[in-house]
Amino acid sequence: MKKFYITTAIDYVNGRPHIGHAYEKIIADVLARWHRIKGEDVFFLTGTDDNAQKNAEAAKEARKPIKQFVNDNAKIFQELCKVFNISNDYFIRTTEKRHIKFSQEIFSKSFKKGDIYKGKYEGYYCLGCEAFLTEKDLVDEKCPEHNKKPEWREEESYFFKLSKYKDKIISLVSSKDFIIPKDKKNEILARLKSEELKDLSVSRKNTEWGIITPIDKEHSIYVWYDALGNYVSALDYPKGKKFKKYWPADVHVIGKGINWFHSVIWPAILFSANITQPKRILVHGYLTVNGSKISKSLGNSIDPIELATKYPADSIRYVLLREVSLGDDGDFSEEALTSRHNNELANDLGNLVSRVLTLAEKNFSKGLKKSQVDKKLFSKLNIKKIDSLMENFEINNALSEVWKFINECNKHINQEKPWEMKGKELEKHIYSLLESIRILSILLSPFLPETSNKILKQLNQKPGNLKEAKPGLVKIYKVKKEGILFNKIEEKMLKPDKIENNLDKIDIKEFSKLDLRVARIKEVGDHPDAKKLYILILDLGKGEHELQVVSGLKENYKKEELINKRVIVIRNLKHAVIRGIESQGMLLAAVFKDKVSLAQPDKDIEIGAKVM
RNA sequence: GCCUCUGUAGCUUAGCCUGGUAGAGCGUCAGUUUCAUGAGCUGAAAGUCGGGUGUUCAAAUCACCUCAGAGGCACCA
Repeated sequence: MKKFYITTAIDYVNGRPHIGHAYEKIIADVLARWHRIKGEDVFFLTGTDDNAQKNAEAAKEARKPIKQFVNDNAKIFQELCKVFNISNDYFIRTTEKRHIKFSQEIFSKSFKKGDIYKGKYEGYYCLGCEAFLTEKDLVDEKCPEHNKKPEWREEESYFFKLSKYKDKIISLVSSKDFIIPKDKKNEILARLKSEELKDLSVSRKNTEWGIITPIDKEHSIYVWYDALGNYVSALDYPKGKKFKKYWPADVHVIGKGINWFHSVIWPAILFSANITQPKRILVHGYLTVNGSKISKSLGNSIDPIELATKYPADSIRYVLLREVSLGDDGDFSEEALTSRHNNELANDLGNLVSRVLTLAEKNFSKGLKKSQVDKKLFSKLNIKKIDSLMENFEINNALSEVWKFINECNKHINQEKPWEMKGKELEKHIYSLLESIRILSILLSPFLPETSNKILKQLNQKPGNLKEAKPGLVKIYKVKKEGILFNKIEEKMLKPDKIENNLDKIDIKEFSKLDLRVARIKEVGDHPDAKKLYILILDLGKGEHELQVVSGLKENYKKEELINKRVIVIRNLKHAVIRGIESQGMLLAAVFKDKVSLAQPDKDIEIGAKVM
């Protein structure tokens, strides 16, 4: 049996996961599941990097014991896997004994070989950061974060002779399909060829967290040197059954930021330790949220676990896989999610299943025996093409190919009008349609596992593999329609309140009653029942509730002009209902005839700041 | 600073390597259907292919310049 070993990067546990973590796991999961339905023996690994110094720092900040902090956070990452139906076969943590043992083993192996030697690390050391800075980090010779001049420090360190393996690495990276996509390969190759490979510092002195080097108790192994090894230690190198069966890895799925580590440093470590090289490094891009980078300071990082309480996991999986082309950066927005969920999942797929099941139930309540197969319909399904797209990691295109067939099915029903048919013709058409839904459930199972199961249950069929994705296999269908696959996501409609109009002249006391705040426009949506109105969701800063405001800006501002704009809002305005939608505040704007111009703070200032 | 990538209809994007009338999805508009989830189907409008110069009989596609955005530059998983 063909084996398939796939991994994700292991995550730092210095905080909660963001949507990017979910994205990487979903990609790997789809590939793993695809290879499973192809009948391969799959091992899918993900996990956490517990030993990173960053974790220790974050624990300090949270004032928790490091070990507890790391354990708690690792649990959240495991929960993330559960929530998104990630089918990993194992979840490794680098604090596991066998991993620690492995890290130390390859460290001493390389040391004995002479690939690791003791040396001195010199550089600018910032006391505030407790870290070495490169000259590029410095602004006016100062650490930009602490505004202090760093001191020149020398520290004992162990170094790894990366340069020794330069030629081998170049030839590995040059080999076809080692790094996918191509441009990421070229990037690495260009750097390898143009730059000198410096030896790498692979240890840190006197740290309280991390794996102690086997040759010097004062030093601990630097994070990535230990972390990369998880791909091997999880298989019980060197004698474990799993290692013998699954190594080398077929695919390491990673984000573009850590390509150098996986394409250059990891191979060097393996060369030094005499371990076979992995077959492929699959580099994915980064996700942005509503068009901007994920960052804590922007406050736009989405908690995927929370997100999954709001939307079905399958819908989130779908939009990430369908929207983003692997290797490129992609954008995630709830707007895109809603649109894809409603159009493609609910309308195209959900409705197809629903209409076919109704036809089958109405006409064949006692069951439908195997009948002729409609060749014309199945000529529109190209499974080979879908498979080859998956093999090329073009997940979005594979999904689009599946959807082509879904659309063909809908078209087919409209053209053939089975509800007007009788007898054998009717049997043939309904049987063929049920078969196409069954085949779809197989093809979709890697992408939408929950949905796939729901379809199968209604068809009264068991999960199948790719070989079974051909028509004419089921001898009798006894279907049972059970509710809807995807409920539409509707815009929030809130309950009415009283509208109030006020005032003439006011004094300062009255004015000071106004609670004016700087807010950030977080989301912009169309009012379902008004041409000139937007529904805005305003972010009022940390710890504050968001406000929904209906505002007549449509003729003056495009959505993208508004998103992320800082505006001034009256926060304590009585809530009003504007054409059926509650408005919980009001934006300040200058108005002249048709012209509208939003009032804004003139300089950069915190969201939530009071305006007076 | 050096390097890489991206810029195509209102939005998301295919095509660029291997030059030859710009394809698609969403949205919009119109028509049509009732088996089905305010679903389906058919069709239409909509693009100076960031800007400029050049190569060529011919450029979204090749070269050079320029503008805008994103990313990498080694201890950042």
